[in-house]
Amino acid sequence: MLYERLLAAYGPQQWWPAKTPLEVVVGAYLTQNTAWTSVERSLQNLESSGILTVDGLRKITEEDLRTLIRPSGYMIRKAAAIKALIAFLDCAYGGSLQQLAEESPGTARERLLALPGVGPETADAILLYALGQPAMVVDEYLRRVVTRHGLMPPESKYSQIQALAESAFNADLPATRAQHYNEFHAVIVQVGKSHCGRVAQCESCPLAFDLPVTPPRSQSAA
DNA sequence: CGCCAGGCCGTGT
DNA sequence: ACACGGCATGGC
Repeated sequence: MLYERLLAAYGPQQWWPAKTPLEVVVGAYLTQNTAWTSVERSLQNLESSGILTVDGLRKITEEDLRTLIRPSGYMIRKAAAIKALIAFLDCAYGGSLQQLAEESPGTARERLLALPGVGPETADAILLYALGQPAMVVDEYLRRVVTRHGLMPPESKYSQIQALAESAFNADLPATRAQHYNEFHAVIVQVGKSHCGRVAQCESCPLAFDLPVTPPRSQSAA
């Protein structure tokens, strides 16, 4: 299957470029419809100002937060959303992402989705990459891979594509699923970014994503 | 200069 | 329920 080939070809990425779970979460907010290079700038601003902590984000004014995240766009919405998250953590989890991670995956997802600025992809990215829970992340890249190969109709919804992607890992032990979801999404993003340089240009490329750039080896455990 | 980026939300049908 | 436009900024 395509999934196994991609995983075998690109290998483990041990992905999401961040040092701390909180940095993952902030990056997940900032990267919404935004180029990652722009997100890096905002994260750098936050780090330089010592704001990349729960306490830092708690104490900074929303206005100042907007200025720091300006490079990644939507600064008014995103600053408000990040502030709302911190307030939520303070209110329900003692300001600790770790305590949120102790909730069952379903409960944590439901709580995250109730927050402003958190939709299904952001929620699943937080669950998977910050909280270590097995949530399949469906982004624009995966949607295009799936629909372009005719695996699902173009009008498929998030949950449909997510179910299909998860089904590729049904044979996994539950304890290993988070790790495989992690690598799978990482690979999808790598392919999406590297193939044809820009994703949009792949629309006219029938072979887009058909073949791994690196020759596939033997089937992986996934 | 115009299009795009690892979405989400409010509004109108 | 679902399509559709707006949101902000920087890169190419």
